[in-house]
Amino acid sequence: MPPSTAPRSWKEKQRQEREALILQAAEEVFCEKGYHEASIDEIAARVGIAKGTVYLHFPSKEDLLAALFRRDTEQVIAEVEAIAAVPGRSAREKLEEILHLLYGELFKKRTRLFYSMYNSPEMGALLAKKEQMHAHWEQLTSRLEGLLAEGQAAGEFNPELPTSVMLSLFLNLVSVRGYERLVVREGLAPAEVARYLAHIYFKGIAAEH
Amino acid sequence: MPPSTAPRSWKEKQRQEREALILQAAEEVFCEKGYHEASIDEIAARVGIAKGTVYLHFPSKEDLLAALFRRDTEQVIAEVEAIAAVPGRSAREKLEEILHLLYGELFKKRTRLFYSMYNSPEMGALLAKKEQMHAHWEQLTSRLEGLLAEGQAAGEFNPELPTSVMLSLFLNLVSVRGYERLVVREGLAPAEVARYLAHIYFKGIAAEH
Amino acid sequence: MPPSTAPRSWKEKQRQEREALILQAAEEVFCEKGYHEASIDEIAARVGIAKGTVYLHFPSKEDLLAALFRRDTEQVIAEVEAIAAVPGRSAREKLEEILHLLYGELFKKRTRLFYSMYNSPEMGALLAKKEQMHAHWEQLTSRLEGLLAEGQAAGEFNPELPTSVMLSLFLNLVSVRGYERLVVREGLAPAEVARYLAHIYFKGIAAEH
Amino acid sequence: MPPSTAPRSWKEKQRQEREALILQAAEEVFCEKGYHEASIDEIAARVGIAKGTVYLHFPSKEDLLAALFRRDTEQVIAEVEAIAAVPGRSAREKLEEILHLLYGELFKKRTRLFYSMYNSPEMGALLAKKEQMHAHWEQLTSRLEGLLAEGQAAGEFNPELPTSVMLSLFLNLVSVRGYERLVVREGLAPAEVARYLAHIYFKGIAAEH
DNA sequence: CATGAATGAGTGTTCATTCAT
DNA sequence: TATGAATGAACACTCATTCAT
Repeated sequence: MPPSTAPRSWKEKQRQEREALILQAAEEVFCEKGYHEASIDEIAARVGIAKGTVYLHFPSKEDLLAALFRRDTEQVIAEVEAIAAVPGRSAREKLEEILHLLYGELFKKRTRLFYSMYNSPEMGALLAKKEQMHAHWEQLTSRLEGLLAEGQAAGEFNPELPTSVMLSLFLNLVSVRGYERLVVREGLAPAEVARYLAHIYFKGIAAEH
Repeated sequence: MPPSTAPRSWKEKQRQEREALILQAAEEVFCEKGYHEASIDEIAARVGIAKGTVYLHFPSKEDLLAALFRRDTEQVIAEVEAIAAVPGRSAREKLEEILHLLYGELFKKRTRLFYSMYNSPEMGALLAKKEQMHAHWEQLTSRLEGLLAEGQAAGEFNPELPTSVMLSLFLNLVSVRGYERLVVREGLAPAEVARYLAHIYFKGIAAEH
Repeated sequence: MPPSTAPRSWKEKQRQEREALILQAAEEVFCEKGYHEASIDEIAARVGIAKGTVYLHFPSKEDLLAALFRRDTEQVIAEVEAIAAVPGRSAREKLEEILHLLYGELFKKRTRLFYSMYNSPEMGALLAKKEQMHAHWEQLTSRLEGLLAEGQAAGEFNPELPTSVMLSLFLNLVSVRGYERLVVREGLAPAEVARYLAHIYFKGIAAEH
Repeated sequence: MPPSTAPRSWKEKQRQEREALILQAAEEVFCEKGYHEASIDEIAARVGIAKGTVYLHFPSKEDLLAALFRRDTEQVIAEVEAIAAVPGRSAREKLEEILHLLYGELFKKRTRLFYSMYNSPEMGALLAKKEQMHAHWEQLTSRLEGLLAEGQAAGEFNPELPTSVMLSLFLNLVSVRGYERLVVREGLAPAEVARYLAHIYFKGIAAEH
């Protein structure tokens, strides 16, 4: 009997699965309509449960969004950690892979809402209120900042650039409008776009020879 | 006595001033709370007028936002055109100045809402509905794309990069979260940030020697 | 200088003409849209004057309606009186002519709104509030009741029928829906309809032989 | 245990009762104040429920009115059909009973609003929009017209009178103002009034001997 | 007098949240 | 635990009425 990770029972498992389904539906609806236009009713309907049931899992609409944010951030963090943990690769190689990750399949499923939410003024209040969200985001960004600093220390990246500026720009390489313009409208492959962006970015921050 | 450009006199002047005040207040509130959380009541209260008066100038909340978008885009377009029209400067120099413009004083006053709105999923519907908004935005982006193509043709920028990718990244150099992180939180000067970003960006897209 | 009936001057004449124009427009709009859907703005626009000007003539929307009611009732009363005053005709002949009057050209111009208003529950409050309106209406109905009583006394009409019942039915011979059904939809001539209605009504109330 | 006619149990029953209560209150308020002056708030208050609850049953104020209209028309139709279906009675006898029905107890409960609405110009738009309402009304009138034609064919009624004229007048025998004048103000018994009206009407349309 | 900009109370409607079943 | 009916606060929008010009 594995003590902590395993659910207390079958009930608990059911519960988590349902929670995942709700988050899934919520992501879809938030993505399609935005936070305010999305209604709990529609989310519940997509899962096939009653509205009240959503409230058994998430105490409010805000918390539902926060949970979504948390889930997505944690997944991204996990993947980033995995990439960062691989030994024998340069910071640039790691960051490049992370960029491909963010811009690739993941973008469709996780990062899109996430990014568009993060830029919306409507989320300002939320981010301020939910300390948790901010903390998660900081965990991710500080990990990335660590990689950038690592690259600078290793002589890969220009040491005169403030790491925070490099970080900020790295985060902005991925954007919803950019994705729409380049991938959806112009038909470029995500991987291709990511390659171009990486090319520009890493050339831009490369150490002066 | 200017016959046609001048408003029909005092009444018209009053009207335009009032309209500007409403747009000003709307910008503030939309910026602080986002479109949905902003209420016409609050906007009116900040101007010190009655709710109904807002509707004498803008037929709906949506139209108010569109007018704001229009006003801001037009101002940015005007400034961009002015910069682009100066002869004897390279595309890079022009774009660099535009970046400083976008990141400088203007950012606080005009571009902030604008950028954050543009990234919000909630605006999707609006942008689709208000053809006008889309058209204005396209006018701006195509002007920038022109400058980038010009730089490529002149051998300044890497001709192998798709112009649209360069454009997309140029637009993403400026971001609300970036501004908050670097300027508000870390205390960097906007001009300094703009200089770093320009350095990275233009080095990144520079023609291979 | 004629003392009372004549307007004090040219100004007064202008005033009355304008008032008539407003009533005219109000009648049209009330007729088309009903009291609540009609807006002072539209009425003013049809006259070609400003909204505020309407209030120089009528202190409120309610009063405007009351004035309209008064104007129409007075005109109908005048015509009814004229018909009733002609000597040498039976009560039936007089009432028949009144019916033709109400159902004919007049219906289009004056009585329509009037009738539909009178049946609307929305007018209940108004009628209660504006004593004047009630008084005018009573003047008209009592005149008609007088003719009916006269006919009964003369042996033309069945004396066993309560005069008020005869009156009530006489008033209901004319109706907006009836007009619409018979004249507008089925294409019968108003005079023809009036003739049929008169035939039925007067045969129905005729004295038993 | 009736399988299909019975509601899905207690819940459904509750629902229908609540719906009936809302319709009841709506009828009262619409009757007293007319459509526009009636507010959903007041209707809800009279039922003792929250405003939002009304919207769980009727999607809009307009639909609430339409449902009311439908309920009333259907009830009248049902009663009319029942009367018309009885064999061995003349058309006149049937129509006379229908008249008593419309003028009697039913008038207070169902037909009053109905009649006054139908004559109001404000309802024009509604009737045009809600096809359903028009259809119901037509069903009722065509049933009555059928009885009138039947009477003509049987030699009871004057065959030279257009059936539509007879129908129109039959409908106008009942009226809100007439009821108020004769029953409320003059204290006549509804049945008595109906008897008088029937006397006049059927004598008026009787076949010439 | 005429104007029409300004007002602000009033209303239909939505929807996150609660709670009795 | 799941349900979904009920709630009620919130908000966009309208329009009769007023009043400074």
